[in-house]
Amino acid sequence: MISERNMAVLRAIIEDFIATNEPVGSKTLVERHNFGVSSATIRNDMAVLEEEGYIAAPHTSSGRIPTDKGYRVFVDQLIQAEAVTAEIKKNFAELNKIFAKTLDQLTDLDEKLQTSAQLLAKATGEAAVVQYPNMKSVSVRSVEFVKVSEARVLILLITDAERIQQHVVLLASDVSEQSLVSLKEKFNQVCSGKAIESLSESLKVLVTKFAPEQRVNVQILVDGILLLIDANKQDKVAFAGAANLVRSEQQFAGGLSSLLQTFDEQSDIWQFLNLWKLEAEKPRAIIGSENSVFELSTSSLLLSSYSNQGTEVAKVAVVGPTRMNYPRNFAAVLAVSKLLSKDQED
Amino acid sequence: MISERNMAVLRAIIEDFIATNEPVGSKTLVERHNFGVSSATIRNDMAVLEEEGYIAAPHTSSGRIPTDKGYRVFVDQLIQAEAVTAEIKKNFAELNKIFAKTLDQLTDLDEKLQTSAQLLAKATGEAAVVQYPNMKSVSVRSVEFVKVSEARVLILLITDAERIQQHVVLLASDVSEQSLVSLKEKFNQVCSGKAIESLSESLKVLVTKFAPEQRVNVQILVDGILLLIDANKQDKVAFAGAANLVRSEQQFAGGLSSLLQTFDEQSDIWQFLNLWKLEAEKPRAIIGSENSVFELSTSSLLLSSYSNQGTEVAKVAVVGPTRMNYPRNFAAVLAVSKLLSKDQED
DNA sequence: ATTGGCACTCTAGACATAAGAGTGCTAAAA
DNA sequence: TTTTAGCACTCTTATGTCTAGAGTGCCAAT
Repeated sequence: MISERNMAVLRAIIEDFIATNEPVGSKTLVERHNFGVSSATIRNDMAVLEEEGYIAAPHTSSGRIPTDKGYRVFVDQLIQAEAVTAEIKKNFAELNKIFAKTLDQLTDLDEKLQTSAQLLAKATGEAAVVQYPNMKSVSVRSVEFVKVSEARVLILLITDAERIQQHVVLLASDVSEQSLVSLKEKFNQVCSGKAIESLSESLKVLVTKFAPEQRVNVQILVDGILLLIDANKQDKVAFAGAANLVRSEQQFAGGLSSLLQTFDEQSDIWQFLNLWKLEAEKPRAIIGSENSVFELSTSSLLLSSYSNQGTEVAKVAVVGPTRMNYPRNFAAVLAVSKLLSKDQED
Repeated sequence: MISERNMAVLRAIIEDFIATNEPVGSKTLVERHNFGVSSATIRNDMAVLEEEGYIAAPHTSSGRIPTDKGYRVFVDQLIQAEAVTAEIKKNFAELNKIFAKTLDQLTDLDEKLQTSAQLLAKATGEAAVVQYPNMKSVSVRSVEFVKVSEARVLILLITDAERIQQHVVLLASDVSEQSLVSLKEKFNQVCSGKAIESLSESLKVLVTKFAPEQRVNVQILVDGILLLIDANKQDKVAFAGAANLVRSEQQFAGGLSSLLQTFDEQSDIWQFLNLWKLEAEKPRAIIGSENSVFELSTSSLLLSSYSNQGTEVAKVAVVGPTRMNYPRNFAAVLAVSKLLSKDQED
């Protein structure tokens, strides 16, 4: 029922609407694109598209705007066209180069993810979210104790993920360097190789094996390690580009403030992102009402995942109005997620 | 020239305007507060206040709104009244309790500052900024090397500030635990006690003292340390409460987006905050055009500083519309800055 | 299947009008 | 000298009316 030209018209409508943010009518459409047919014909095509639910009119006798369903086929089919894919690839290559240069210099995970989000926000002109890697299934490589000053000991938790966590505790009494080393060895007999989730049980048992006069300090160390483990379990995201959301605010009738709050307080974002399943290397778009959880009605979400040795660890996302530049943003989100992936040694 | 009642009227105008966000006229004023005089009298008072520049009329024959100068005397004099100070103290005590509970659990500096900003934003209903402590004048206590895996070494930079920084480097060749310890000792002979700024020179010299076959690895370690030092020099701030700014957006005609961008990219904020000098324990308000740097015209800034052993290290700020709740916000900014101060051991 | 033509619909802007809130001033009262 | 009532005047805001313009839908002709 849907002809070749119908689709071309749909595409033109979406492109014009993204460019102008105004309902597009049959006459302006034939003026801007040369379909080689008259406006009356286009009107017939538009009637078909409306029938099928790809476009809608805000009111009788006005131009049409794309529906979520319209954007959907735009993203799924129309963007696949050769020329656009080529453009994505070109964009991707460029962004990849710029991003890699900045990210390679960063040593800290927090900084790395925050910067990634900032780069993504800047490249897309939208808001960006980068999920922290999932640490729940990570296992401990070793625990280290470093004496910082009298009675103050720095605990390091080294896992087979990228992150090395630290926490300083104040012991009840000063401890010599040597006994700290022997403590460390005893701890590592218990911790090394264990999954982070099973650790808290083992540590509780460990305390009982020490002589009573040592237990106070051992307990302090155990508590410190447990604190670090808990921090691992916390779900976090990095967010950037709030300014861009504000700039296109008219789109988001009112809901903007509560969206920003959600990001600010980190609440629910993690679960929300995990709702959506992705294939590797395949970004996915969530358009408008397809997302029923989100506060924002006329918004789209572009998701991609990054991985570590081939297993997905977390997601990268772009948030913006449904009328965003999909080709460009797909390229950007893909570039960032690839750079965050650790599939080969670096 | 300015009578007692003049001031009472000014105060009433400001309070009403903060509450309603609408120009307040003589008639509504006498209705809401009982001055015991008629609206005509109030009109005379208002004429005086306008003469002196404390209030202004958006257009002929409309109510009056406070000017920046008006807010200034409100903050400087009118808030000093006993009753209000008591309210500040009460608020302060409450907030202090809630904040302390949350902040004490946090081990990581980043998390601590970010959470502080979030708490402050929530308590005030405005946006909040927390400056990172100034690390420039800090000196090194010691450097530690921890073997993470084959040829991978974790460098720890322990300073006499709170922060312990880490960076992992990949050595050119594997190194035994023992030789790592001896390396560490040699590094510490050079680094220990040195100011962070003078370190890069000393480290360069250090490299030349090693046997040529060791130099490759030593250089890698030195580079790692230099990276950490550079990270220290970077000026950062934690920011929270963007949603609150958006909520009161009408106030900030348009400039909001560029303000958010400034915070997002961290640019210039540091220098901006350092423009203002503060006395310890004395929060200060920067009202409207008193701040010529800021993008936001009708905004106020509440500043307080936090300290470490009595020397000021950085600032805490609240950003909001000039018509904010000053008493409440002063209490909150003071509570957070006191909690961040490390004047006694904890 | 496409097109020109035409009646019809809806929005956005221009303009006029009226109500309401508020001021400033003056002359009288306290 | 300070306060007050009264009144004319000003400006905003809401409302209603009107028109031009853009766009649609449909029909008959190609």
